[in-house]
Amino acid sequence: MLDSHFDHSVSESKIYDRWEKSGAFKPKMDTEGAADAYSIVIPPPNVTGVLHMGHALNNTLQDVLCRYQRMKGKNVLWQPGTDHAGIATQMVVERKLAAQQIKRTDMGRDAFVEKVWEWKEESGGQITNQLKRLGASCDWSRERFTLDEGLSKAVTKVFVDLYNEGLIYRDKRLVNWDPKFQSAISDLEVENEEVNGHMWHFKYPLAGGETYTYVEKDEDGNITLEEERDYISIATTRPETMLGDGAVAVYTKDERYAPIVGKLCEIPVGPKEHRRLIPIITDEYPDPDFGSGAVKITGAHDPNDYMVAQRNNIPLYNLMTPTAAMRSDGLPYEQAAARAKEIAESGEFDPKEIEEINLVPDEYRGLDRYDARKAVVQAITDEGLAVMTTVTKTVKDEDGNKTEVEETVPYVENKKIMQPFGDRSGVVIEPMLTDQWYVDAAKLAGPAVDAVKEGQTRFIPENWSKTYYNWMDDIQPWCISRQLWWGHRIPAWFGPEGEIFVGATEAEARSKAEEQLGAGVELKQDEDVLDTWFSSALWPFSTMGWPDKTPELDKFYPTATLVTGFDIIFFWVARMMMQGLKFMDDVPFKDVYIHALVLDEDGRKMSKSIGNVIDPIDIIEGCGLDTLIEKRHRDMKRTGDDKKDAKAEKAITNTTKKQFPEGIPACGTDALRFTLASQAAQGRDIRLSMDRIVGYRNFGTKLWNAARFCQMNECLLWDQDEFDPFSVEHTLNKWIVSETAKAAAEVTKSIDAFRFNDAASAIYKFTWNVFCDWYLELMKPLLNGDDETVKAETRKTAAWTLNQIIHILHPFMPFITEALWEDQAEFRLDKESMLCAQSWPNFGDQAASPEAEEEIDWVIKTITDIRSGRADLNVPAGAKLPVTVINASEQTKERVKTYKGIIERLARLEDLNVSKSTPSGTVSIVVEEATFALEVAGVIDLASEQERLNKEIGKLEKEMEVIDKQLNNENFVSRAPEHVVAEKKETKKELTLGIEKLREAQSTLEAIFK
RNA sequence: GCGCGGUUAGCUCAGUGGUAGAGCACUACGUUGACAUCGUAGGGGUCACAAGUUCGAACCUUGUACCGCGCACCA
Repeated sequence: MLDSHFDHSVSESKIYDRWEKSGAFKPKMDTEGAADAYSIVIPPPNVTGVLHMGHALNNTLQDVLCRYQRMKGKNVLWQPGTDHAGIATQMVVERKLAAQQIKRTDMGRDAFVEKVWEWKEESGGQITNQLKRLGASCDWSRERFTLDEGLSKAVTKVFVDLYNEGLIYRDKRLVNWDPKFQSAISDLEVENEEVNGHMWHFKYPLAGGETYTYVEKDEDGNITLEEERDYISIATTRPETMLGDGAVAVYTKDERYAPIVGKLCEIPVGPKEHRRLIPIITDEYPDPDFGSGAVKITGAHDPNDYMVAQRNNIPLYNLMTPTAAMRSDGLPYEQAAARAKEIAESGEFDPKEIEEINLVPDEYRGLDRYDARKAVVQAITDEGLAVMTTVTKTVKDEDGNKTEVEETVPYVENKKIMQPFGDRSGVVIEPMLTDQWYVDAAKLAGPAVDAVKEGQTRFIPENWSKTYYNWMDDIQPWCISRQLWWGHRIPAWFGPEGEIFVGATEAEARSKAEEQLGAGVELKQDEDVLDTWFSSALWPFSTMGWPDKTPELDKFYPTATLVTGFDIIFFWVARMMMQGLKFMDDVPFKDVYIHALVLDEDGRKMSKSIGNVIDPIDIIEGCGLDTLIEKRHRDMKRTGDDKKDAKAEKAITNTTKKQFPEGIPACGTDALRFTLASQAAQGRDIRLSMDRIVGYRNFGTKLWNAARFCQMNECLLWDQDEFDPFSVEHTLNKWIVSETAKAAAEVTKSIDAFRFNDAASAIYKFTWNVFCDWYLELMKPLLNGDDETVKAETRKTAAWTLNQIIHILHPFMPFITEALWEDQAEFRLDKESMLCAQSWPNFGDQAASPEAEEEIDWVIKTITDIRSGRADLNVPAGAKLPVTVINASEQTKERVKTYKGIIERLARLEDLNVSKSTPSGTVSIVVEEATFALEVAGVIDLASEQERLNKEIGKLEKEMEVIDKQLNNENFVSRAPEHVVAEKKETKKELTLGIEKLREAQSTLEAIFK
């Protein structure tokens, strides 16, 4: 006998173990010509990762697909694993070492990498265990890690091959430099954020004290300002970069500055006697309507300036160190500035030499970039070269009297500016000129775009392909080198003069080098490692053993479906497409299902700093309010400022209390999964609602109790039984078989179309609103009756239906359904069999029974209408009313006879009989052509019965009005499709009949009370 | 600025041209031997707004407003 509830806390892990032990999640590799393959590679979570709601959704959907396909008989591979997450992992381990006062640089590369591996073995991959708790049916025996030997071999081969083809190259360009990690990062790892900034305005004096007439005109050409100037006005948000200016640029056709183009001006910083002179040039880039229309060009520290500098052969002076402090190497400022002056005057220079020149004045050397900014602003202002403005200030004297004074202050605009941040480090990214490795992504993108255009790979929902195209069409070279220690070391070696030799091994590189440079040449391997995404891009085939030819690749590549979030389209999907097509000559997946973001109930992103993160495990296990608050405080990002942190903690406490006044109730994995699936409507984000999760937990309990009821009533199906659901006799049983087939078809159709929400809702409705609410209720009178044949058939049918339900529900709620399957083990020949390995229900048309559906629909409608009438009349729920059916057709008479017991029981009636005349003292419930006359005990409340009848009539009349309007419309009748018009006419007939019956009832009622 | 999405019941959301739906919440009644994590019945919506297409629009078109989210931006 089943308990009254499913205890997920006890059962889930046991069930998971059985699944895994049975090998049910392993694809079959041996049998020749085995079933069709279906494969999914997991989007590898970071090895540092901890399960969050996004993972929960992502993996629930993958698991639904995999379990479903497995049940459909496909040979399923769900390939799991993690990636090595270069920056994140290195950060975690560095932080750990820092706690012991150890620095990475002190211990050296090899020792550090060893430490990271140690950490990985101990604490890495926590997330894989959490995925198991989610029920993920991955083949864990095939788990891979991007730094595994085989996958590393793939990475090396891809690098070498692309290099040899010229698709990977080394280049000095402006990169996004993360000063915290002291590494380059790719464009995608930079988040641009709007912050409060300032814009300063400075005067760059013309060389030799020259002057010119500065003229401003309005739209009509009238002069609005005319003055003699000995300077050009420049605006900047980053004054510290002035030190590296190579030019001032104005718009090509800007008349205001035409007189001084080609002349030199002075950068107003640094020792006066060594002021640097830079040329005033023209370029298309400056916007004459913005600011003064003149832009300083710092090619080595700004992407736009970089392009201007490239076009105009302006030197790129680097000012900063890898930590974004001002450089302190090289010659003293005096000499550096002197050389820069020569360059400015001659316009001739050697880029190599430029690298060496440090133009940071001695007093700023070694300063952090922000300290340098302050110092520069101060110095310029002190010298009177800041553009000034007048402000009115209110000052108080000693007695508190206020007076207004005018003051001249530097003109500094408060301004929202876009600033780049490292997505991992959170620090401001510094554009820096460095040597890095690049993939020529544009060349690889072509085939990847075509594959989507031609439909070899399909995005679901389709509109994401637009996002994919947008990015691909404007793709930039992909910077793949990282100045880290944790990752795939770049297989490139440098000769004494920086010659580059790329090879799969050092020996290979060496032989190339020696061919060119002679035996015994000294080689040094590149210190850098590759971007983690470089290895992830190979995931769909590297996990299957590529570059070797393996049976896995044969069977499972290309994979069937990739399930992922839209935020990863660029990072991963696009790059897998490029590499897959390049190296496997085929797309990596046929379908890309892009799912939504999981937000909190108020539609906000879950964020540790807001403190609204919900841990999937907490939903599964439950979590008390205090623990939850504690956890959220712990995860909060701390500023180090105690006051601020305390305030943030309090905010989090309040949010949490509001969200979960009583903590999170334990709901189990199935409820969480079902919620996520049922909310996974295409093209819409998921606001996670606790109420819904609880609702789906209740759904599990409902199913559990239905099973319990079946068990109590000996609704059992033995393997040996030769039960054929399609030849049942009783209409009720025919009906439920027909409904079951419909539900199964609906769920199948929906999963195939990636409409997870529709699939979930179909099985939910069938289980609860059809099977539990009606079939089980309608069958009770049959089980209490004395027709043994009917009883036996009904028991088998109930057991069969329940069995179908757990099959269909299994992909969504794997644990509770498996538990119910297990409970039936004694009736099976194979006691060890598991639901996850059973076949997916597919009945075709043989189960359909329209007659049974019509008949049972009538029964349901009859019961519902009578119940409704009783409630309107406030008939006590327990009271059993005698009832007479009048005006019944032959068919209705027959049905009344057949379902007498059922209707009596469910509508709380007695003595259901058919008559020609209305007995006195009754109220009338109209069901189609017939009227059910209920004998209400005692005196009928005339008023309430009149009210009820009026309400009923009103309802029908309102509908009638709408239909009449349509049917009286010539256009409708002549233009609408025939079947629609016919339907309306039919409805009108029914409505007319209904109203007629109700009016009859009214007059009968009045007659009684006369 | 460009692109994508959203706006439907108190809340969370379904709904691809033919009488507006679900769950939760709410109201009333109810322990009838599967289930109170339940049952029965009920109340509640000008489908953001405007115009258009259509016999007919929540749905198609155009525009407006507001809210998200990407991408690119101006020194």
